[in-house]
Amino acid sequence: MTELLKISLPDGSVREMEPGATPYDVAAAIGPGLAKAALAARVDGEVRDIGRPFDGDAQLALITAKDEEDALELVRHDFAHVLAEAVQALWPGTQITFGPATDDGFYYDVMAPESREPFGLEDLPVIEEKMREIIKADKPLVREVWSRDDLIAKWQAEGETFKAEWAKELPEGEDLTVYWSGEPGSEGAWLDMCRGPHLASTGKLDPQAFKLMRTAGAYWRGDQKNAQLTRIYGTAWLNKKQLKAHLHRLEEAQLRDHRKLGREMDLFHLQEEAHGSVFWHPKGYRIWRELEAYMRRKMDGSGYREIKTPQVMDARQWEQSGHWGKYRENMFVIPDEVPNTEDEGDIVSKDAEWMALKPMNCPAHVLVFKQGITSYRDLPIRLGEMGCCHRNEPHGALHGLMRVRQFTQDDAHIFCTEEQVVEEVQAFITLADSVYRDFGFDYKIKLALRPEQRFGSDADWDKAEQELRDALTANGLEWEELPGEGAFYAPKLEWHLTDAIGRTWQVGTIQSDRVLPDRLDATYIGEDGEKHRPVMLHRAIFGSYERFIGILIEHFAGRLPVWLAPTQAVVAPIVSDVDGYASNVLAKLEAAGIRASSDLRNEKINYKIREHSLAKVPHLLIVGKREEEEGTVAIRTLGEKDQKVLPLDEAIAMLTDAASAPDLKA
RNA sequence: GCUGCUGUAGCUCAGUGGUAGAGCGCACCCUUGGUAAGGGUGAGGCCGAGAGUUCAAUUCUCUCCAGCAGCACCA
Repeated sequence: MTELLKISLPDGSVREMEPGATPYDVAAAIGPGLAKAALAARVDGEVRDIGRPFDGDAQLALITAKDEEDALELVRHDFAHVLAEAVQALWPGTQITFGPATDDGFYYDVMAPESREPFGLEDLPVIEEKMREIIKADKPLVREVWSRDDLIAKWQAEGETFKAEWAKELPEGEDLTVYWSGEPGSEGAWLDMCRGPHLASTGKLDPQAFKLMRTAGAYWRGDQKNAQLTRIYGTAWLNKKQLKAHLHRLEEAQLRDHRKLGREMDLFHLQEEAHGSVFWHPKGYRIWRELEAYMRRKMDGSGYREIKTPQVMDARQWEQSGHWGKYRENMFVIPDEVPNTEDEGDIVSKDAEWMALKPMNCPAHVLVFKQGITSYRDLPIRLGEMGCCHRNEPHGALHGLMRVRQFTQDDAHIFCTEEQVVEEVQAFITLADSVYRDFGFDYKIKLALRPEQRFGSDADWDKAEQELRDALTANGLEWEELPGEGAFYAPKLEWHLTDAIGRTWQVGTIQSDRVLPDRLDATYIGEDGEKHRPVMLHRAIFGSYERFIGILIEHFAGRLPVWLAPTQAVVAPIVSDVDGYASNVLAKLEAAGIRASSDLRNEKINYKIREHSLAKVPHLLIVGKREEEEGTVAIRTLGEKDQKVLPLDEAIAMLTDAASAPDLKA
């Protein structure tokens, strides 16, 4: 009599199954609906094929489309295999290599047969059609374990040199898993070497839920010494609706692109000679100044004191802070000597002393903290700085305002005692929340835990991570934990904003750091008269002005809230006879503190309305003879069809109210 | 930094082995028009930088730079 397997389910129940049973059998035993919906299984925490028998007693969680993250990864990986199968079916002789899931889909690297050109855009529709055929054929995906040598022999026999090379590098004697698409060995069955897991059959994929997007060159194993392959990218989702939403999001994102809007709205520009650094135009810098004024009010009102620290410091200082060792590849270093101005010889001597532009403000803030002697009675000390930092970012990472090499943070460092950490973090969580609310953003909080490479003792890390959890719990918030994602000196809380089209952006952060105060020997005098180490909280809410403005532009599609709009109102006369009245209206608006201009050009009113609407001016004040006679203005608000005719005084009161910053509203 | 693509007027783009074109914008003229483009005329370009092939290169080749998309990395 064989012993039954004990399979524990997430609800705590235990099911007894015959040996050889699979997760599918469990699903079927629970109900036919679940059996149909189950895509794969999490067995003792590991994602596995739904049809793979249990090894013994196990914890089981069935994965369905509702477990979106797992489901998407599985589905995308399967699409990658279907892609490879389709390409080989269409062009026999194509070599396959490798094809993983990506953030929004999948890709597969293939080598076109010698008889044809590398695959290009024009091939994609044909491949898509073939993929749909394979999906509709509902071919079972069958896992088998092969010996390494058998597999190498197979790949060599089929001329799959890349696969053979790969298999050879895996440990000798090891068994490898392969997946058949179709009954093993049957006509039309296709085989790939793959760790898995996979869905039960190709028919589990939605043939309407993917789209091949583009091709790109890629070298075998990412090394340009190797053969050049074609990488075919696709996007893939659980169903057609998700795919459509994704494609729509891409289109929307293009319309909202802050680089395009920034140019059209004359906010800023970028150019080669200073790539990665922003030239702010008057209108763009107006947004910046409004944000800065807003943030200063917030910080002044929350016990912060603003400082300004040097842009360039000696390398010795960066050595001591640890940046020279851990962060130098991201820093701009500067020789500390008079450059040679002769035509002959090097500009800088070989034994030059080095300085560096600051990539972060924290060391300088510790230096300010260290001036004089600090008593525990003085803590917490919150030092803020609109700190301009330079980071030598990889060129490929640069992206408009979102990723630049010179940026300004709304930075601050809170120096406090061990006992004060949780309440300071709590206060920051509240402050950050009030800011994001003022801009209308929803957000998610993530807790990034200790990375492999780190400074400091495990005991300190335990403590630091727990403090952040305690603060979140005390504020009644939910969060997601990201193991291994913390900074090398501290765990961090991250605020991820969700914008109007569902994208997320990391902006704010707070990190509790015991390393830097130690390295730079920061101390305070405690109640006991002895020296103690303060804890240092690094924190920012906007993150950087550059990125935050980029996010705002995209979130609002350029239609910034009135208080941030560079031009809040334009006065447009219909006929030149009322230019004088228009100028009077403008003067009154300006006197009321509204950022306004007038458009006295010799153009028709339709033309002016179109132009200023496209420029996203929130209010147009249109005046003709009627308005002049009555002392009124016709207000047209951006995004609304109707206009309101108001007496000038009322109009100004209305605009003033609309233009007040959210923290200053009554 | 890696891979692919791109670089022509302020912007969006067409084009050619014999040094260039459109639309929008801009300037000027006509038009004074009531809620998203009135008409005409004109100015404007070292065709990203360097090298090579060629009688001749913006066009072909190579190198570099920058941009774009992805990857890796991040505020």
